[in-house]
Amino acid sequence: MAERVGRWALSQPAEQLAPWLLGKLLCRKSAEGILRYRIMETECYCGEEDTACHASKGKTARTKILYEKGGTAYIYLCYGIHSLFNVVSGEEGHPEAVLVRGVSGYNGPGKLTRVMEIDRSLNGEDMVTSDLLWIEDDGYKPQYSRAKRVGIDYATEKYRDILWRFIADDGKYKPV
DNA sequence: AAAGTGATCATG
DNA sequence: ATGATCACTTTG
Repeated sequence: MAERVGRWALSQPAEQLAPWLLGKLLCRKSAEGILRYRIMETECYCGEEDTACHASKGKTARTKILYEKGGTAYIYLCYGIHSLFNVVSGEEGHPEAVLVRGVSGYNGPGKLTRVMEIDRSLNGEDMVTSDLLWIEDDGYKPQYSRAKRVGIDYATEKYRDILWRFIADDGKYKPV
């Protein structure tokens, strides 16, 4: 039986939470009913010192959500088209987040938000208490491999090459 | 290989 | 007010 994931788990450091989230169920209440998809790929973004993290340039109107407590949803529009979904993690005041990059059946951070009807209206949602968006744990723990993060060429070398992407081995995506 | 698309943020 | 820059997807 699946249980909702609570504050304690979602307040882990992002580097720890990203692999931990693999295999968990991302749940979304929609007009048609409750959608559940298993998380298969994640990336972590860790603080202002991580030059790939949106918070690396400090707190702004957009990035202030990253400073919220663990379990807050951070959703923003990328390339004018795609909503990207992140789980804020770590302690309140420290900007860390885990980007959900793929779920069962859908690899690609923009695709999963489209099928799950996740958009910026859910930005700032607290996934510990929300009845629209939350995470469940049914005990499934896949093996996973690590890779470099995608699409962050603007980051400094140290953070470009770090293995902060986590891919469940039974996901469809094959790392290079 | 490259366009499509619009919020965001630094600049003026 | 303007313009460069994107944590992407799809099409050819």
